[in-house]
Amino acid sequence: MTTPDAASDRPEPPIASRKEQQAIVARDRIVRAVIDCLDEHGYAETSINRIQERAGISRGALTHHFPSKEELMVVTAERLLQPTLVPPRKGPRQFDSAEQRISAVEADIVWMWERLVDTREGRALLEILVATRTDVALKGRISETFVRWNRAINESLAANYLLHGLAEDEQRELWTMCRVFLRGLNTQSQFEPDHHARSALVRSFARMIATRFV
Amino acid sequence: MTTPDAASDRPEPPIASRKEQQAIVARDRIVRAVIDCLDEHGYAETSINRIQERAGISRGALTHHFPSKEELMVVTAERLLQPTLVPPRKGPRQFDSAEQRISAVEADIVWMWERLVDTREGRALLEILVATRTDVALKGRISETFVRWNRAINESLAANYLLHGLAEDEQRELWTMCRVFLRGLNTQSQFEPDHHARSALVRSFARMIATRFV
DNA sequence: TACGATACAGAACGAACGTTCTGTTTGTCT
DNA sequence: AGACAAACAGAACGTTCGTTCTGTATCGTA
Repeated sequence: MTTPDAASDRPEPPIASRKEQQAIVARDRIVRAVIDCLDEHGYAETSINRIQERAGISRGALTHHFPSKEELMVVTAERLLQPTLVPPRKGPRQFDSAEQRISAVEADIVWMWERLVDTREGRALLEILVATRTDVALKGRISETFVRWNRAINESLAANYLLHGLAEDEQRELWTMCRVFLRGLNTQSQFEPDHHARSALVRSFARMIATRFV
Repeated sequence: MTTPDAASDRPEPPIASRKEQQAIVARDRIVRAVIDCLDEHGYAETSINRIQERAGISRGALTHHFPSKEELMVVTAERLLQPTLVPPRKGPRQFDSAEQRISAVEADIVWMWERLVDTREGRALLEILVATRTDVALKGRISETFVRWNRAINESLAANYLLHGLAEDEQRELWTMCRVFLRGLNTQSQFEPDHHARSALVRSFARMIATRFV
């Protein structure tokens, strides 16, 4: 908060000292525990006690690294948004045929579902997302992060495809639809417990929307 | 729970006595308060105290009508699923042209968003939905209700359109996609705070998917 | 080597949670 | 009229919550 951090002239390579490494490891264990707890028990039941037990550390260590629960959730949310989540490029992104492009988009959407949304991290993020809607303190801390992430992800997705003939804002809109759909699907398990049925729905949706990428 | 209710021969019109009416009104006020609290404060912060204050009744009255919080959530969830949520038929559902049918579906999707999902009730349902994922006790009580509702809603939506040339299971799939998308959009407000932008996204999505209804 | 900061440990805090309990009032039914 | 059950009121329960605190060990540095 008060760290200047503005490009100071001293080079200062980020070599972590033993103590710093220790802290990093501890913080990592804690955030990992938060994600697991959010996934398994939900936001309401993710208490300090549970996190502490899950991380296998003492109450004092936890409060030392994260003085408040809000801080804990903010850091966890930032961690969850970190791998900015663009499917890995496996082949050329300059496509020869429309069919190639369509099936590439299709595969990427399935990849997003399996690797990003239908995961511990995806479900944990949903918990935080829903909680943030009504928690004004949390909202004040991380809403800007969410908004910035949303902008960045659309840019990088569009840049990943090099589509001509489709306006950029239309591309952004389509990718946004994908994310909204996949996030919604994470709550569909109550209505459709069959995991395969939901996977099938992802594929159908992917096939449908992929054809819109001109 | 123990009311037989099976078509008994005695006519017995459901005339509620004064006391029964009193109870109905009270329960209604309470459930209403739960929905409001869920919308405004989220599941984690919807406490007995808050509900009681919001409903303007005593602690005793609340526990009398709903002996546990779980009971309260179950009844509220059932209430939220009650208006089985098919857009009102304004005109003929036998369409002359494809354009007519497309724009009818389009309008219905927008109607669902505005009247069912982007509402107090829609947001309250999302809160319960997310909480149910991890609350095993709650899940045991209402998951079956969710599954049954999901089946019923698809049937009634399909019946509302009388589409030939499109397999019924394909129709169900399309409508399911709509619901999943709209539910996901309820969590999009963190990423896209602009309400108009989200409305525009609904319209775009509706336009896209409506064309799939052959 | 000594000093200070950081990492950790755990007790103690008041507040809030959901539930249970004992009363009091008020309709309903014979 | 009288008995009974339902509607309501509110105190009290033990538990758990997140935070604050005092104390100890360890590491970096002057």
